[in-house]
Amino acid sequence: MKLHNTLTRQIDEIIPITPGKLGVYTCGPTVYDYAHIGHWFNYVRMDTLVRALRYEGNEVTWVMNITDVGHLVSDSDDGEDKLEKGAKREGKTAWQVAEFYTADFIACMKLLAITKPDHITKATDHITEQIALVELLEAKGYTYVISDGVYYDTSKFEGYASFARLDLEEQQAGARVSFNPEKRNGSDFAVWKFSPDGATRDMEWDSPWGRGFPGWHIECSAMSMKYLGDTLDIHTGGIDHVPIHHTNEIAQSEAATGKRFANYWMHSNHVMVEGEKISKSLGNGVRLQEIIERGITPAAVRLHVLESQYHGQSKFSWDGLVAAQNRLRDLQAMAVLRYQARPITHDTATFALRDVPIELMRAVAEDLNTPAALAFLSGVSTQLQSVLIEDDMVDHFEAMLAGIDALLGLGLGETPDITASQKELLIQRTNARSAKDWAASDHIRDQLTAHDIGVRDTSDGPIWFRLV
RNA sequence: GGCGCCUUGGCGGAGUGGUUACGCAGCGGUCUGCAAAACCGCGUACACCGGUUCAAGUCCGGUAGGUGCCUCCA
Repeated sequence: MKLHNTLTRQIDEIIPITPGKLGVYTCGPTVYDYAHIGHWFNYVRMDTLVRALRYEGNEVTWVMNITDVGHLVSDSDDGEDKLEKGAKREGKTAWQVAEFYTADFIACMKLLAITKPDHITKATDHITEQIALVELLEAKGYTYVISDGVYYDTSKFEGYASFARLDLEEQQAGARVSFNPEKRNGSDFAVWKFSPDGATRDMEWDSPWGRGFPGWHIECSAMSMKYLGDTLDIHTGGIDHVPIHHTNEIAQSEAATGKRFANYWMHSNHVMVEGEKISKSLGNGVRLQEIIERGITPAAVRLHVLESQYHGQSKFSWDGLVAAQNRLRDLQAMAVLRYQARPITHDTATFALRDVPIELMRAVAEDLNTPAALAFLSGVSTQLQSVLIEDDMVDHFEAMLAGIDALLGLGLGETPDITASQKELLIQRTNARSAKDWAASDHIRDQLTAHDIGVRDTSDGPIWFRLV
C-alpha cells in the first residue's frame, strides 16, 4: 500500500513498525453539530484505507477520537468552547450536546458501512492522561502559565514549522487576527485552559494548574499514544489540520517522548459543494439525512465518495449523487446474477472471478485509487452480463462479492434474492410468452414492475434485476 | 502580503512520455411480440502560449481563470 505522506510530501510505501501490524489514528468529529457531506467523504476514505490494509493481511488497530470538550470556536486563546456554545444554542448542557451528536455520528457511520473503529475515544474520558502529558511537558520545560491557561512554547520545539512548511514570521505579518499579548509566540497554543473567573462551565476538571479543561490538541496526542504507543504508523485527518492541529500534536508528542510521533500522515482534501467550499455561513453543509430523504441510498453516497480521490479537492453535487446511484444499481444487477445461475451446459465459462478483488486491491494500493478500482469493477460487471452464469460459478461469485465488499463496503453481497411468489410470477410470464399470450405476459410484467423488479428476456431465459 | 494546489469531452473522473481508462447523461445499432434491459458503436477532451523530446494530457517556463491555507473548520 502506497500513500501520499504529508510528512515527506511523497508517495510512500507503508512499512509497519511491527510487521503485519498497523496502528491507525483518525481525528474524529467535534460533536457540537451534525456531520456534513465533507466529513463523510473524509471518514469513508479513512475507512477504505483501513479496509485495504486489512485486506492486505495486516492486523490493524484503528482509533478514532470524539472531541467532546476543548475545541474552541474562534481564536485559540479567547474563543468559546464549541460544546459549551452548542449547549447554549440548544438549551442543553454540554454533556447532553456531546451525547446527542456522538450518537448521531455513530449511527451515520453505520449507515455508510464505515467499519467500527477498535477504539472510539472520548476526550472527556481521558482527562487524566491529558493532564499527565501536560505535566510531562511542563517537567521538560515546554510550557508556561499565563492568566487564561497553560501554554506550549513553540519556540522550544525545533522544527515546529517544518511539517506544514510554514513561514511563521511571514504569516504573523499577514495574519488577520491579533493574538493574546501574554503569549510568547504567536503560534503558542493552550494545553490547559482555565475556567473563566466566577463562571462555571458544564465541563471542567481540577488540575495542578487550576480548574479548567484541556486544550484541543493535547487530547489527540494523549489518546493516540495511549492506544497505539509513542509512534503511530498512520495518522489521518482533514487537510485543514496540517498547519495547526497536527503541527501542534507533533510538537507536543515529540517533545514528550523524544520519538517520532507518526510515520505516515494521510490528509483528506476538502469537498466543494456545487462549486463552493462547505461553510456554516453558506449553509451548504449537506447532511446524510437530507440525502437519504431525497431518495439516495447511503451505499450510493459511499460509491460517490469512492469515485473521488482523497488527495485532490473533490466535488459534490446532487447530479453526481444520482449518477452514483445509477451506477450502483448496475453493480447490484450484476450481484444478483448469482441467484440466476443455470445448470451447467458446457465448461467454457471460465471467468476469473477470484481475481477480481485482487485486481481491485491492486488499484487501491496505489495511493487509494478507488476511481481506477471502480473502473475495473464496471468492466467486470459488463463482462458478467454477457456471460452465462452457471451453477458451478456461484461459489466463486459469492467469494468475489465478499472480496469486493471487504474492500469497498458497497454491500453487493447483501443484495437479496427475490421472493418465491415473485419467482412464480417469472415462471408464469415465461409460460405465457411460450403460449404467445402477450396480454397475460405484459400483465405479469406490470405486476413485477410494481414490485420494483425488471426483466430482460435473453435466449437463455429471463434475467431479473431491481429497478431501485 | 506570505505559502500551496488545481484547470481532462454535457457532468464526474482515471491517467507522472509512445494502443485517448471508467461511470452518468445523450445519440445510433443489434436483439426483442412490444417495451425495457443487456450488449456493441459514436462523440475527433486534455485552459492558453512557448520550450525540451523522435514522441507531451503527462516534463520545463510563461499567461489566464479557479481555489485552499495563514482564523474554528473534515
